[in-house]
Order: sequence, then structure tokens, then C-alpha cells
Amino acid sequence: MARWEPNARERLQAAAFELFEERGYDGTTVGDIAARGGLTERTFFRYFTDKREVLFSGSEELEKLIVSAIASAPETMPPLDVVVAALAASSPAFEARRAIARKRQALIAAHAELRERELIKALKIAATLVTCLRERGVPQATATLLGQTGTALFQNAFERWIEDPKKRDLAHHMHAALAELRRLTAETGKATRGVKDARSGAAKSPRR
Amino acid sequence: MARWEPNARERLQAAAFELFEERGYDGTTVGDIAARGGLTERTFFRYFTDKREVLFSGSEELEKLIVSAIASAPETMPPLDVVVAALAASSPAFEARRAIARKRQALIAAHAELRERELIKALKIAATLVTCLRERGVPQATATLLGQTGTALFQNAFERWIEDPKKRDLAHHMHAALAELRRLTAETGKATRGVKDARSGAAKSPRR
DNA sequence: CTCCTGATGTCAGAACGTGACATGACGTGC
DNA sequence: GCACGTCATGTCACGTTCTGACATCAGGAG
Repeated sequence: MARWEPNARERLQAAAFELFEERGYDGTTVGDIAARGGLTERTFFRYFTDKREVLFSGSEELEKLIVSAIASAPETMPPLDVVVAALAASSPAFEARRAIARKRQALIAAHAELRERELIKALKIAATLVTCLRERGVPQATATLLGQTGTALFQNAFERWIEDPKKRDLAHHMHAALAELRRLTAETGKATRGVKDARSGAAKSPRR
Repeated sequence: MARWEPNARERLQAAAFELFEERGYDGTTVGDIAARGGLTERTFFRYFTDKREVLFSGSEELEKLIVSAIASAPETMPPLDVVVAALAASSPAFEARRAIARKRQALIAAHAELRERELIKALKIAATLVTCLRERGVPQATATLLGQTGTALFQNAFERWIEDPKKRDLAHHMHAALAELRRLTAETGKATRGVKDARSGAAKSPRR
């Protein structure tokens, strides 16, 4: 018999999910989570750098999935399509978890701290995309833009997926988003510089 | 004579900037900042909800600028151009502050907490863009995508602006980014579905 | 059998953030 | 010109998050 129950990490995640549903995110303490997992607060922080982090363990796996999908894309495919296809490749992994994803997303939407964390995970994935693209020979500046555009498309598709009454899969929504982007960029290009000097309004010298 | 020195808020911001440069972000305490501003820690938290927030006061002003720029865009302009033009309209406000912006950006880049906050500010601006577009009659889904694409372009342009040795303005980089996006989306559209089934690799059922 | 390793616990403490209440200059109305 | 309310600030007390240092102790290696 092992000295400790196995799967401490998973136990903590499960406990956290339960408690967040029962008492809300703010209403539950790291100590509470640890206790329900049969562990100590200190131990929680050895597994997760953060109270928030306990909700975001999946993003590494998503990343791996994306990397391998990019690797298997044909050399000749246009880079934006590579990005879209790679992100769409995670689709099957999500299908099984629509219900969980919904709850989790509701939690995140309700807490600014959690939204912040989610955004930085997206950024991390964008950075990974950029690295992969660079290795395929895409120039830096282009790769950066592609990474950002790709995650924008993904987030957009994810939102639509999660509330899609027809339950079409994530890949479907990715391709729909791409099609729309294509439409938007196609109709542009003529009057691009129209408003350029419209710094009319109030607000002198914002700090930003 | 007033009972208290005026401009408490500005004093706190200035103190924070100084101290962050002197001792780094982690090395300075909210108490330190307040003390240098001649105030109390408690008072700091009345002006800023957060230690981080003291670095991000400019984003509201940026937002106002953008809103008024959108308002003055011609009705007939394609929506993506409206977005780009609106974001580019903040350009003059930034020109005066390239040096400060650099320092600030270095600080943010070095601290995940700060990057998180920056990202959520960008999201806020994206949401504002969406609202403005909706008021112009752009359908919801399209507006969402435009907001995301727009902020992606902005962030991209901002990065390039801040390190541009030729010191071209932010508007220039915005338009360059748009041009590149247009190029990327133009060359797409043929082999879009190539990788779609490439969920080959490892990693079964990521949580995310 | 002994020693080492690694997961966990215990303890103390700093920093963040908040609620409740106190203070006291200033302006307003009477 | 006096009483009163307001508002920015201070004071205090407290809960939570997160960290460093050190203790414990089962099980495996030698």
C-alpha cells in the first residue's frame, strides 16, 4: 500500500470543481479545496502555482494536440489554413465535454481573474503556433499575425460551439469563422484611409 | 489651501512608476507606493482596485478615443476598415510617449500578472468595438470576429511600433498589418480541409 | 540494515485586499 | 456665524493567497 492516496493532482482538481459549483469561486478557499482532497493547503500550492491554475490544466494538452496537427499538415498548404486546420484538429477532444466545458466557461465568464488567466493561456498557444510556423519557414512578422488571427478565430469558434443549439462540432465553427474572415477581408481595400485623421474628440494624451 | 495635496491619483501613479523602475514590480509594495505618494495603503486601494491597475489607467482614454473615431467614420466604409481606422486614430496620442511606452511594455513583458491585465484591457476594447459596430448595423457574429481581428491587428502593430527603428507611427503599422492580413487571407481557400483529421498524435481527451 | 529520496505536513510570515469606523477641513443653509 | 453634512483620508482588524524553511516518514537502493 502506498503511503499516500495516489493522484493527488486529480483529486485536487475534482475537489476544486465540486466546491466551485457548490459555493462559487470566491466562496471557496484553497484550504477548502485541499481539505476535500485530503491534503494540505501547502500541498495544493505545490501542484498548482495559483488558485486559478487548478481550472486550466487542460491547456497544455490542447497545445500538444495542436503542435502535432501542425506537424502533419502538408508543406504546400497556405499558412492560414495550416493554423485553422491545427486548431480545428482539437475538435474531437472537445466533443465529449461540451457539458463540462459549459460549466467551466460560465465560471470563467463570471470572474475577471479567471478570464485573465484564460487569455494568457490563449496567448501561450498563439506563441506556440508562431514557433511552429517559423519552423516551417514562415517569416516572423507574418507568423505573429497568423498566431493572433488564429487564436482570434479559435476563440470565436469556441464561443459559438459552446452555445450552438445544433451541436455542430468545433471544427465546423472554425471553418465558418475563417470563411467569414475571408469575406470581411475581401470587401476591404478601397477606402482604407478615410477616418485616419479623426482624432477629433476629447481626451488629450492618454497614458496607456 | 486644500486640506490634502491635490491629484492623489496622479501622485500614486507617478510614485508607482518610479518605484517599479527603482526596485522592480515585485520589489515594491503597495505600502511603499502609497508612502512615496504621501498617502496610505488603504487609500491606494480606494483609487486602484489592484496593485496592477495603477499601470493601466490609460486604457479608458484609449477607449474613448476609439469610440469617437468610429463615430466619425463614413457610413459606407467597410467594417474592417472602420475598425482599423478607429484603432489607427489613437496613433497621434502614442507618438509623444514612445519612450515611456517602451519602459512600461518591458515591465509588463516581464511579469505574467501584468500581461494578464493587459490582455483583459484589450478584451475590453474589443468588446467596445463590437458594441460600436453593432450600433452601425453589423450583425453580432461578424462584429465579434471583427473586434477580435481588430485587436489582434492592433497588438501586432503596437509591437512593431514600439521597436521600429524608423519610428514610423502606429497608424502606419496598423495599415501594414491589415495589408498583410489581406494578403494571407487571399492566398487561402483552396486546400482548407487538408489536415482536418490529423488528430493522430498523443494526448487523449484534453480537459480545456 | 542503513541511507537516500520524494511526497507530504507544520509553522511562520509577508503582501494583498476589504469592511467598519474615526477624523476633520470645507462648503452649505439657515 | 454656527451647526451640519460631506468627502477624502486615516486607523484598525482581519481573511486569503502564496512562500520559505524545516520536519516526517514510507519505500526502494545498496
